[in-house]
Formats: sequence, structure tokens, C-alpha cells
Amino acid sequence: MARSERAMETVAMSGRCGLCAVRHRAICGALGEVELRELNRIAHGKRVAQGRVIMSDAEPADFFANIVSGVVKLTKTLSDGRQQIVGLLFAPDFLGRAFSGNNTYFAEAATDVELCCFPNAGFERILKRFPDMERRLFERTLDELDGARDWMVLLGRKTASEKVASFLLMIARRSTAIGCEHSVSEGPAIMELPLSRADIADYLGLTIETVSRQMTKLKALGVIRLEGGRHFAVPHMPALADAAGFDSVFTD
Amino acid sequence: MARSERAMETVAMSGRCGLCAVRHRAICGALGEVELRELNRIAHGKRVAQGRVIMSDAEPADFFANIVSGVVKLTKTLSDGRQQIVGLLFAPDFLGRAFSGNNTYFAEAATDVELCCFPNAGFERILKRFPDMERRLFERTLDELDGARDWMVLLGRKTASEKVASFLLMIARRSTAIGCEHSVSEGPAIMELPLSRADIADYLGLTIETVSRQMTKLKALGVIRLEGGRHFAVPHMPALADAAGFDSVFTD
DNA sequence: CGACATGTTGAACCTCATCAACCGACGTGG
DNA sequence: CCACGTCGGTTGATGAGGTTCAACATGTCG
Repeated sequence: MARSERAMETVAMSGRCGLCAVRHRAICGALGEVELRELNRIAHGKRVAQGRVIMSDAEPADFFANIVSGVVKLTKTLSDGRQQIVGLLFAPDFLGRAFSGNNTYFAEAATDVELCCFPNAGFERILKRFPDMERRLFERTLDELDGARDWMVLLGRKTASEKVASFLLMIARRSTAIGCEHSVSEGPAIMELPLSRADIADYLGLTIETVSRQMTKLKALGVIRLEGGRHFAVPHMPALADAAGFDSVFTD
Repeated sequence: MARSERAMETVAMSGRCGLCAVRHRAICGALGEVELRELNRIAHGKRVAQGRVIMSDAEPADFFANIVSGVVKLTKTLSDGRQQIVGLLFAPDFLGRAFSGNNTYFAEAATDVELCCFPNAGFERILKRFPDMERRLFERTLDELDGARDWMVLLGRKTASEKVASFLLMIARRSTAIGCEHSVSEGPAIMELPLSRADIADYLGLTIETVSRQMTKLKALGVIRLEGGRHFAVPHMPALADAAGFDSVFTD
């Protein structure tokens, strides 16, 4: 593991929290103007290049963060190298385990990532002072737990092809939810895959080869169209949902 | 699914919360005397026979509960019947999803179960009034999330034999943690398996046949001793941990 | 005692992992 | 400029690990 000699570049906050792109969707959305100003005082932006480790289970993290842009993967690795991605965090998500020591996983930048970081102590102090924010964080944690449980069904009981379809469906729903820049009408939107085949495999409990094969299979079936390795389109969502095996991943 | 016509029997609280067997280990442990009295007013005991549904994803649950004794399994089922257990709750654990509508899973009694139930409204009111309790619930939720993520590694990346070994290891640690009644010295303690082979299979993402085969394999290897279908002993814990594939399930 | 549920064992099959070759894109250095 | 190594992805051949189907054992309850 390369240690992180200046893996992250601290950047000045672009203006105040009030101007933040994810402000109303992140946990800070719970705050009023006074609280926001206080939070703003301790917050600072960070850019993390893709592939860099953000938090490791070795050293306790000294900060929490909102994800402003990009995708963060949470991974666990067995002693012999087998790896599993146990969580994916997207734009307005919160990163870090409140209360209690170190996390039990790695957080890595799956793409280039922008973070809004809060130093440990200061953040927990604010959390204590503004219960609404703690409440909001709690609710997010419950959502994450629900998501983890949905994924357990996928890992334990779905076939390779259902797994891949479920993953694409999840990406499709996340992307459209956020608003796809390619949505200039005419034809289905083109989605971007924020993960390499290796990451997808680690997320689905498969190998890269199987992921690749299942994607070409779904393409052959007409369920998806592949536009280069990192982009895809879904002509008919219900067909994809069908291939995913109908579960709560897309019901939410 | 048999509907639950009086599936649960309401029983009088045996004395006050102060006498409760799990009081100091359950979330109520955070409460002082005043708060406890208030909680006691709305609490009532319930016995649930093994196999009965406690909460379903169909109708929103109208209560939360502490588990006083027994084991509760949280399950999710795909439309074609494939099932996955997404969580197991033991004695001092808390059952129910605070804030937000209905749960997205079934809660079923894996064994006969004793609950200490709190009606929805009253409980959330108390939660709001006593932040320490909400905090405690939050921390438990974080622990559950950690547990779910550990399980994702098991489901996605472990072999059948490692899965079974991990399960037995988890049971062994839970049992000794709680204190096994058979611990009358001489030889390793006899543990009870609180789940049927079918439940174990649903928890591990396997079939009953594979679970059975792997258990006899572990027995043949001398890692465990089987004493009838529902009991086992571990002569040498490190050997079991080894067979489980060294991960955080037993590191915690 | 037979009926039923739970668990074990056996044999055949199939999905997915493994090993390997190949392809295009990209960057580097001669 | 092109040879080259590398990296991410695809495709093929083969085999092992688990599922499936089936028979059998054991225990329990009427």
C-alpha cells in the first residue's frame, strides 16, 4: 500500500456553503443560517485523484466529509487478497463513521472526487449542538443499512446476469435522479459507468470476465446498448428491471 | 404467508424495567431512573412462537421492541421465492426501524422469542426527549451497518466452507459472550445452533445440502464436533477462525 | 404405526472461476 | 515516426465448486 504522501490536495472553499452545489441535498440541508455559518468555518474542500485511498482501516480517520462530486467506494479485503466493495457513495452522500473509533473498511476514490471535509472534533461538537443534523445523519445511516441489506440479497441469491443488470439499473436510477447531461431528448439517455470492470466485479462478487460476458449478453438481448467500455444506454427500462430480477433495489 | 391471527401473545411485564434481564445491555441502559419509569409505562412484553412473523414489509409496524430472549431473523425474498436472511438479532438487540415508514424486510421468530415492545408514537416521543437514547440507538445502527458489510464480504467472496465456518464462529462468539449454561469446565463448551439448516442456508447464500456437507466436512477435519443436528463444540477456536478465512466477523 | 418434518448422502448437471490469448488505446522512448 | 510495453476490456476453453434432483435416515407427533 503506497502511503499517502499528499494524496489529497486541499483547496480553498469556493465561496460559502450557501453556494454549495449539493447543499440542500446533503446533511447540511438540515441546518439554518446560523448553524451553516458555523459549519462553514470548519469546512474545507479537498480533491482526491481516482484510485487514491481516502480513509484506511489502519489509521483512524480524523475527518468526515460530504461528497461534492465523484464516486467513493468502500472496500474490504480478505487476507489472501479477495476484495469486496461494501458500499458506493455518490454525490450528496456522507463519508465517515460518526462516534466510535476507526472504520473497518477502506474508502477509495473510484473516480476523481471532490470532498467537503469537516475535522473530527469540530464536527462532532456541531452534531451535538444541532440535533436536527444528527437526526439527518441517523436517517442516512438507516438508508445505508437498507441499501446494504438489499445488496446482501443480490450477493447471496442472484445470478451473474441478474447481478449485472441490477448494477446497471442502480446506476441508471442514480444518474437520472441526479440529472444526466446528455438528456437532450431523442432516444434513451447515455449513462456513464463510474467504475472499471474490476470494481464492478468486486461490487457484485464476480470476476471481471463474468461481468464482461454478462454485459455483452445483455447487449445481445437488446436490454442495453454499449457505447464504448464506459457508457451504456437503456432503450426500455422495464426490460432491464426484469433482467435484474425485480427487487427493492429499484423499488425505492 | 399465513396471516397472523393473534400470532403474538401479550404478557404482563414481569415487574419493572429495573428487574429486566437485558436492561443494562439494551438501549434502555442509557436511561436514568426518571426516563426508565416513563419507558416502563408504555412497554409491554410479548411472546412470539418460533416461525411466526413479527413484522412484515406489507403493513407498517406499529411498534419497536427489545429482544429479551430468542433469535429474530430479518429476511428478504425475491419474487420467485429465493430468500436471503439479511440480519440476525439476538438477546439485547433492538428491533424496528426508527423514523420513516415501513421496513423493507420481514422479521420472523427464528426461535421462540420474548420481546419488550414499545408502541410507535410513545417511543419516538421518548426518543426525542432523551437524546442519550437516540444516540445509543444510532450507535447500534452503525454497528448493524458494520455487521451487514462484514456479511457482504462473506456472501460475495467466501467459499461454502468458509461461510459455514464463519457462521459457526459467529454463533460461538455470541454464545460465549452471553455465557453458555454448559460451561461446567472440562472440555469445550457445547453451543446450540439457533437456526435450522434452511435458515443457515438462507443466511449464507447457500443450499441446505451444501451447508450439511460443509458441516460434515468440518467435522471430519476435526474443526468442530457435532452433537446431534442442533449442537456443536469447538475443540480449538483458532482452527475454526482459520477455516472461516480470517476476517472482521470475529475480530470485533 | 404411519405421516411428516428435518437432516444427510449420492450422482448428474450447470454456472461461474480460472487460465490464456487477443484487441484496441495510450504513452514512452528510440 | 513506429516499435514497445502497459492497461483495460473482450473472448475462448476447461474445470471445479455448488446446485439440483433424488433417495435415505432420523425424530416427532397424531
